[in-house]
Amino acid sequence: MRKPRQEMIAETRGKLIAAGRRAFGTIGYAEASMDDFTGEAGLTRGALYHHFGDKKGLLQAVIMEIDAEMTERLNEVSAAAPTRWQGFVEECSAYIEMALEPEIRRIMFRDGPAVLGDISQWQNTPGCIAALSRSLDRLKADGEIIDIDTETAARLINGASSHMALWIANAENPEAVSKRAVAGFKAMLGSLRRQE
Amino acid sequence: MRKPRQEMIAETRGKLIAAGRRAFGTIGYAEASMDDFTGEAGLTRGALYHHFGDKKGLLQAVIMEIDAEMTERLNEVSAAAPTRWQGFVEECSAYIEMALEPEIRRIMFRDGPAVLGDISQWQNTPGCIAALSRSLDRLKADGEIIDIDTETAARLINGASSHMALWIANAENPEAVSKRAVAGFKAMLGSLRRQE
DNA sequence: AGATAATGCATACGCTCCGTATGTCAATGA
DNA sequence: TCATTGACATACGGAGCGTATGCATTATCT
Repeated sequence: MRKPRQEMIAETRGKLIAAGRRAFGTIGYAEASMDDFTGEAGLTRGALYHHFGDKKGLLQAVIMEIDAEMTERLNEVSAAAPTRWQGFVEECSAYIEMALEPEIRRIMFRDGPAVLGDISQWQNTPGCIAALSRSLDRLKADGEIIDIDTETAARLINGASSHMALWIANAENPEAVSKRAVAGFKAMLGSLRRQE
Repeated sequence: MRKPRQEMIAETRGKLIAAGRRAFGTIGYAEASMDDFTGEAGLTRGALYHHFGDKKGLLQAVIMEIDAEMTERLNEVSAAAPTRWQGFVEECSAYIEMALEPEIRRIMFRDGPAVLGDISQWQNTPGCIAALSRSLDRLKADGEIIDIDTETAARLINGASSHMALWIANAENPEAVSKRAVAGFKAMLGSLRRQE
């Protein structure tokens, strides 16, 4: 073996994150036993404490990983659209849709904020909000939207969409509710547009 | 003593709810030891399990109590305003301000949803959202706002304001952030108004 | 009114889980 | 090659939760 050392370490970290992510995303943070999911990864709690300090540390690592993926996806979506405004709307819709995925909803919108406090705060603004902010900045520079503080708008959208997602996901008939939610949400977005 | 029976029972329930509310609102649900706060109330976990089934049951009771208080306050605020639109804006502002109170923020916006799932769902729409919905309904009937689904709008406002509150509460300089947040929020509200 | 059933609540027990302290083995570096 | 560091496992103690049980007081029945 050439340089197995660093590889093994990284592999262990990856296994722990993956195992924790699966457990947190399904049964939830509080119900996830560290002994259980480390054991499923062929490890023990010793490795977890060594790498992440404690259970919260692992959750934070999981969140950063998911946040990076979300940022990437949001950027792709907005880049693919023909116009900036359209890209922005698509981006917001994608944000709602992502919040409908059980893993993201559970970890990023439920357990994360509850355990670590406001996720959008404990780091210098995580990627997924920054992505929305950037899109708004570009629109503002183009004069396409009203004069509004972009970070505030991004957080408004973040809060509104996450609640829309919760609403949809917990509804008896998600499709019908989804129509209402997206329609109302787009109405709100439309109001940001400069009207002449 | 006349009819101490029912009174004593109600008093026990009240003590448990009060003790749980204080513990949940300060150190948080997860950190609150049932032995501790029942003991502070001069009771034991036995009483808690008897009345509420488990820790979640008590949290639910606490939430219902707080929700009722919030509803009452929101109704008062909107009733006191000179016009309906003004009352609505005041009501929304009051909602944000309430979400800034540590107890409400912690229990209603952080631990509650995390532990019980979407609070605005597990009952047939709790009071504080219903209050917003009613205000919107009246405005719509008066033709003051655009044609939008009122429940959706209420939930959008709920989500946005709770995130605004989180943002403000966790900021280094809450006053400055509060200005930005409220300004942006009112801009969003203003967009609901029918423009002619 | 006395006996019995039921209820409100406390006590006792076992279990799971977490955090830390300790141990062990492999890899690195002089 | 030997000492040291780091990665990870094992071992132990404690806390918290849920349930089963016990006890006292009140309600119900005849």
